[in-house]
Amino acid sequence: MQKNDVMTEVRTRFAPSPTGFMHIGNLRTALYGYLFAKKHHGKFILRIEDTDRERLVDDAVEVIYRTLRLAGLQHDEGPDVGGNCGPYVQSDRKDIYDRYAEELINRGHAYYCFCDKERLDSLKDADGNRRYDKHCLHMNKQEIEKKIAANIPYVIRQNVPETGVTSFSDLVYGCVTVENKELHDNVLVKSDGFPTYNFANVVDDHLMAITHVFRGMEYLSSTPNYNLLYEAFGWDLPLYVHLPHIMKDKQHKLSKRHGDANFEDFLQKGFLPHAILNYVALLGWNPKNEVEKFTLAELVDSFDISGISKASAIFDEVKLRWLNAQYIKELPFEQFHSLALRYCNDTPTTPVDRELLNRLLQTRISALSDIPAAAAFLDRFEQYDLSLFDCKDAKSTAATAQSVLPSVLSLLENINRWDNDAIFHALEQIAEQTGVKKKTLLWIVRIALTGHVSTPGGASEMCMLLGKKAAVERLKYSLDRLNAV
RNA sequence: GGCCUAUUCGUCUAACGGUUAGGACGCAAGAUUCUCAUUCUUGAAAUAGGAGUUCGAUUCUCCUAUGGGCUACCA
Repeated sequence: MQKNDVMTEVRTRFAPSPTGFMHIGNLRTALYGYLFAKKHHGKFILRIEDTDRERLVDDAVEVIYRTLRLAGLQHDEGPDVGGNCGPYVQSDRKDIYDRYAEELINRGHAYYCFCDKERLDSLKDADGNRRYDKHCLHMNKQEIEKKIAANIPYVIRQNVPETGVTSFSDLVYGCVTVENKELHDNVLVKSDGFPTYNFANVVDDHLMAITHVFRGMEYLSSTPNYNLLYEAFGWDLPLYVHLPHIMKDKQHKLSKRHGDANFEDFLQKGFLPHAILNYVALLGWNPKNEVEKFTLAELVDSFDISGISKASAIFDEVKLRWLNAQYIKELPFEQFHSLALRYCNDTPTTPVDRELLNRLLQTRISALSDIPAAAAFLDRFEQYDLSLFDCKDAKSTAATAQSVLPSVLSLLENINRWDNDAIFHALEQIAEQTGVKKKTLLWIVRIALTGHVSTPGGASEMCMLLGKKAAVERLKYSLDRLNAV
């Protein structure tokens, strides 16, 4: 019996393990849970799943809080904000799991298992796989007590029925049916006394009244095990929303190790938090229209489980860059300016009008990390390749550059107002006088000024950025080089 | 190996039995522009393969292939 979502308040949860960075896939899981809860005026809960004591990483919980905060996904209940279903950290709930494990044992749905590693290994088949043989299931009470008293390590295992089938309906994948004989007697409580995910998620989701379980599809095939547990307790099943994976390429999931799969790395690369969130929202979900840019509120409004796709999606940083560029362009200049300054205050090292530079940059970069390269010409100019003057599109050659640059030089040296319009018009005049096309002349001046094909602005703007002295020096240098050939 | 699951342009996806298979990123070509960039227009580009069901299959069923997941005292 699955819960009826119209009867109860929607409650979703994000339940990460504090094992390090916040993976982009985790972020999406959190996002979908958040969107769904908010869309239905329900609650979004944060629960920390720290039952694997060996994988704990210092500060990982802080990373989770920080990520959620930056992404704007505020949880309504959680370790830091409280709530009626606490504690929200699994390691603080040990006595709760103990109690429910005992109940399960009393009902015959779980049992003590004292098998050691050697015996477990001996159960492996040729392929190295193993299915526990319920060896300890029928141990009598005295024997169990004796072993416990003798301090023999034990685990508590789920007692899965050997016949029948378990099926459930997933809101994304539809009906899933598994034969019980395929299921394993999973460990519910480890020998260190902590529960496994297999047990804790069931107990907690029930106790925290979670109505919709959003999680990665890696849990799809173990969900029957969990359902058997709900059934054993006599609890209603939550509704399941298993999510397809986000991949690095066709073969590999986005890997934690690669260094490009976590939220903070993307921030480091100069992506805006909301751009990342917006992009990730669209990976595996479509809003049923052709809108691609959403505020968080708009996402809440548009979100619907029916738009979630079943197939995994490959993360495409190129498209993320495009979206990020859209968001960067929309930023009020002051905000972009301070972001850009904060992002790289040491590049360029050449003194330059940072405000002007950033104004030019804002419409031309797609991530903050593009700034150093885009501004590199300010610091490094010498020895650029003279073939840059040859451009078919601009109808420019090194020879035309050589012939036209002297007049540009003398004009700029003697110009009385050093401002963009004045410079631009002066350059236009030269084009007229020399009979060189405007586009050609501007190309030549820009190259002679920067030594780069791609610059954060046109010829006159580069003059403004460099200032009269540097501009004239650079033109002289370029002309000398052309003459030397 | 067993079980679960997926498969539309290079990528993200739309079309939930009838469309010239649509959009977006990227790519290419052209146009506009105050030069770079932007912007605009156009173009190339896909239903994994094979059987069925049907008047008609991207869509439903089965098989095959391929990908992913699970098969842990990790989650």
